[in-house]
Amino acid sequence: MSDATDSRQPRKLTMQDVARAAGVSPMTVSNCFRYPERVQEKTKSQVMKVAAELGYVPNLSAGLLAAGSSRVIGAVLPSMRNSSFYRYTVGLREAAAERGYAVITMIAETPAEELAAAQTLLGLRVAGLALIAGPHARELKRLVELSGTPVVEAWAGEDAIGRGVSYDVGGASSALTRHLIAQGRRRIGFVDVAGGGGMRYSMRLPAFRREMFAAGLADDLVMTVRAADGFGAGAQIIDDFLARDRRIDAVLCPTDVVAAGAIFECNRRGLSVPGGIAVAGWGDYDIGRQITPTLTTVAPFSDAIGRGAVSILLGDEAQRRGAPLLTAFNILPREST
Amino acid sequence: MSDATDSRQPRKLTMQDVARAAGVSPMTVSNCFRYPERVQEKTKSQVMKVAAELGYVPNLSAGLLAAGSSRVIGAVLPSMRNSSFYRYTVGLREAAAERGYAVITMIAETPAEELAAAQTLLGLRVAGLALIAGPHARELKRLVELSGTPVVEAWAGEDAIGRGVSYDVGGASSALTRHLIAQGRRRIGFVDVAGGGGMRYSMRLPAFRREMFAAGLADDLVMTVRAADGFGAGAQIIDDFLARDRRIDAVLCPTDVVAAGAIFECNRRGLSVPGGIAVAGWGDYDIGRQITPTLTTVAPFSDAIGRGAVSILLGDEAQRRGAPLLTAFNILPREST
DNA sequence: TCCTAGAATTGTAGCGCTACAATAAAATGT
DNA sequence: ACATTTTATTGTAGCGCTACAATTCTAGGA
Repeated sequence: MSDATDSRQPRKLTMQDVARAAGVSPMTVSNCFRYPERVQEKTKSQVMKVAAELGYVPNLSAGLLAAGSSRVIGAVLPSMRNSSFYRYTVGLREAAAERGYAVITMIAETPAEELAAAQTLLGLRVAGLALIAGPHARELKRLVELSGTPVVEAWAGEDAIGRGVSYDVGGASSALTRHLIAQGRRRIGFVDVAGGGGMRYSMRLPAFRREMFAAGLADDLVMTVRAADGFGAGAQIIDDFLARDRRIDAVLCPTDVVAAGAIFECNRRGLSVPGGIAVAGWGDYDIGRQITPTLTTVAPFSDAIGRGAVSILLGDEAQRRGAPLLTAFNILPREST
Repeated sequence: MSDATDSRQPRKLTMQDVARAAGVSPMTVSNCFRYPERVQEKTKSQVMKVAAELGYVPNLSAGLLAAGSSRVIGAVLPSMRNSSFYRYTVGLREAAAERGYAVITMIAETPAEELAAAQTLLGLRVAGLALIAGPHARELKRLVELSGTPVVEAWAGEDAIGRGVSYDVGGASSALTRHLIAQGRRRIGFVDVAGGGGMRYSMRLPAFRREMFAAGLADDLVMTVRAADGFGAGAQIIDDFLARDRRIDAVLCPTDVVAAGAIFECNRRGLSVPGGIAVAGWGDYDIGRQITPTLTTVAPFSDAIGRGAVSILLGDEAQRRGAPLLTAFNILPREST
């Protein structure tokens, strides 16, 4: 409690102070900030000048309490360990800013942290909540739905909390698998991710299997990693695949980071990429363009996912229901395959 | 305005509702959440059970308005393009959570965006504001100081907004330069960063120069990059340094990402690292441990910087003044030098 | 059984802003 | 010049919670 006391502002500046200094009523100050078109230009200039001189910052909490609405969107991210969600957040921020909203972000690396983050953001009465597909605490869905706050789950499909926004993950997996087959690859390893990241990962393996089956190829070379955000997993799966089948000629990785790790491991083993084994990544991270060989990858339009999320959150009620909003993706063939 | 209307909660649940359902007064509900030790166990269990069943989430905005204090710290990050600030945010979150606070983050890639983010966070009346050293909008310092909100600037020194939290950047630069010299390097290139990132970068070059002077070596091989978060800069500086002096035998880079980019470029040119040219990075990113050769780097204790920031923000008034809080760093010699 | 002290619960006013309504001032029409 | 309409400004009550105060309840002692 004493901690809370210490954060009390030493000098509280309110609309009353600005009003007194500008010779108008507090309501006029409020209207200058909230409904500027209702105030005469001369009056408004005077008020805003005084406000700036005093360093007045409107209290958003009081504003949202009185107005019953907020201009802030809350986003929960599972990781910022690498650039997985960089473009997504760019899309969120730009789309929100275009509508006069701000985005506040909380990082949550476990389902329990995600639940706590959601509670904080709901407590701040954000205008909308943007989640990312992944394992959720059991109570999250209920909590969010009972709150009545608009919610989207990016990278999620039909089973999303709120509405899903994603791209055709299965379609991308199919296309990438077909690309490897078209390159002449016949013993293709698939790297799955344990614990689920929701549709980010779960739709990929079935699609891979369908394409392998359709091409009359075996689909048995599947390895699972615990997390998809570290280079180390890439090194490990090269070890594991080669122990399983020395004839393996391609690996399809869950992210560009894992793929880069796999390529580094191949380099360390003197294994030629793509001559001896092709490596494909996912996500079109920066690193994929810089390593040698440059990395073949799936490029989701992550910024479009972010924009789509905002348009759902701030759109009308009907937009918050229905089938997942799907955005585009590209297969980017590069040197590694 | 119609946008704001649509974000109105369809069903508002307040302490009144919980109180009615639990057969107590709203003040008792408030005390259960705020001062649980003031409520009898039997009463508290009943109230919390009802609250959970109803899906009640306390309105933090109303709470902070009434209490005059917040349990939320605001952090502004300049980038999440790579893992620069990952460990820093871990330190922030952990230290805040230990004291019952949450951290909300805003990403701001330009000084104007940083100013807007600071305004939003001040408007939310966060308990404290954690900035990161870099070019700031001119009005930022005044705005933050007038607000009376506790503020720290991580990676900043004596000229910090609020108090600085950092490590001895000059000391690290000296130590890394001495390491290269001790390895027998004599033509050492230094990569500076344009536009400043505050003390994150500005203390490095003078320290480099002092060490080179003290060793009787030339300090003329200095290149400047616009940003330190992309691999491409690393490739470019290898080009540029070799055009300047083919005898160059080491490069000291501003981040591990730039250093990795430089190593990739040396690989592409068939230039041996460290046989032909040593490469040192900065920041101990994941990638430094994965590439071949593994990367020599400076490891700041970024999580300690985050923890230090929180202890200042939530500490007493005296802790918010004074010399920058300095944390440790390590030089991590690896294969690249 | 009555009194006192401490614990538990509840009451009151207000935090800073704003939706909606009321009033005042300015502009337009006869 | 006066009446009416439109524009600009201001007044009121309340958003959901809580600091502080007041009241009620419970337990222990005389």
